[in-house]
Amino acid sequence: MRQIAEAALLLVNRDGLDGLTMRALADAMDVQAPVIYRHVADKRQLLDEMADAIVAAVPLGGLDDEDAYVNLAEFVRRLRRTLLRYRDGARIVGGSYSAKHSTLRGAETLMELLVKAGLDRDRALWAMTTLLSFILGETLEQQGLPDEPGEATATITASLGEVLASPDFRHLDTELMARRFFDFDGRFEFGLSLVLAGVREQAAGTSRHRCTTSRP
Amino acid sequence: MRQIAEAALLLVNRDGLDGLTMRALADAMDVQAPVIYRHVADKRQLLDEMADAIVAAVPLGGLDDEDAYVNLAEFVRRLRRTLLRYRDGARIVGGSYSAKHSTLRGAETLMELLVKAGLDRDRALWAMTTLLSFILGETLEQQGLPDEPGEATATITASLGEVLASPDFRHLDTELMARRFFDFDGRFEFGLSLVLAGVREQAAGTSRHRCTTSRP
DNA sequence: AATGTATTGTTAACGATGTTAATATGTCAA
DNA sequence: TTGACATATTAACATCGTTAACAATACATT
Repeated sequence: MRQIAEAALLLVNRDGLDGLTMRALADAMDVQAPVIYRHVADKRQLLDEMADAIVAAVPLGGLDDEDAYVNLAEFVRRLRRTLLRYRDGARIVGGSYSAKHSTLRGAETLMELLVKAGLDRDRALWAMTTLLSFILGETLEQQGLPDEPGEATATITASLGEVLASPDFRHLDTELMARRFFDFDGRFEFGLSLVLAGVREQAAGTSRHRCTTSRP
Repeated sequence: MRQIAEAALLLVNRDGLDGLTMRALADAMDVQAPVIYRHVADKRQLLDEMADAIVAAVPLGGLDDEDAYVNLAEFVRRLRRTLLRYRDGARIVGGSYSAKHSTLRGAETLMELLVKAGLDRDRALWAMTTLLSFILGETLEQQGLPDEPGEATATITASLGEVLASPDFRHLDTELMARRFFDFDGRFEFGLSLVLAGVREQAAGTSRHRCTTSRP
């Protein structure tokens, strides 16, 4: 079972998620397609297993800095880097709604770091989903681009130019897009700093946002 | 073209995105399947058009409160509410990488609100992608659940219980999940407040995060 | 060692999907 | 009336996930 998921991840790394076909996977394993169904119920379950295998590859060691926010930021970066290491990793993980062991262990780690950062468990859970949505969304967009990074900027910026030429667009232009939109590392670090600032504020208890269901 | 996209959205609202088939769509339009290809190149293009039609449904009026952050939060909520109004709206919009007119107009509005909130254009662009990733991720997860809300909590919480029973999980348990995880409105408002706190900090210039490519 | 059982494999096929080719039907200007 | 063009239909192709029917192989038990 896990071997099949590993073989599938290898195949996806070569041909992309759209190239992951039960027949192609069987080919890569030197076997006929129906054999796979001896070990896996259907493709959904295979994808769920692949998603959990990816999350299982997130390193958990270290994270013992004295500053809780350093550990938190570091773990969030590890999540992103792991997703990026697998081709279409974000699509695979994001498309899976199963709650398997590795996934929950990752969530538990994130919760622990958020609690150490000063949040109660209720707030920590919501902050966790915020961070996960952010990581997934950013990685999804990055991995959705064509493989050649130069080609992406060129093609997209060109098609953007026609629309953005209109005077209706006073805050967007192709120069800004080309310079900033495709700097995914910069985007991520900035967005992470935004969310962490919010977490800090919540931990300090100075937030304007009253947590509705918190006990009186 | 736009009529086909509208018919497709209607069909998706009834049968879900997985039920959107060229044949089913043709059926709903009282026509044979190949006719669709007279007006649309392929299914990808159809989905792109649907995505833009959804974004075009986001209301732009109002947003003239004296507090820039009130307008900003309001627009972000409108984005979410519009995605939620369409079945599988987040999957449709998130799966489209075309930059058509309505999408860019929405981005322009978001940029404008962020600039009014005190960010320069470089930071505004990155804050925009952060907000969009957040909105998309949260909505994606909400809409990925089974239709009956009660059924979702029951089934998922049950399967979660087996894993979370392990003493390894000290910060996650089924009670917390059932009470908080499925409160999507609460999750969204909380996450939004986190990001907006970060935006405020950036606008005030007191952030610890130095914007790497900002001019010296 | 012989035998029965469970596991692992193969081939063939089904139904559904996106898409195209070949062809018909209608509409309307010259 | 006739031609031309847009629009519709039917038939079919390739590919996909998946199942049925059946063959081979490994292995524990007598």
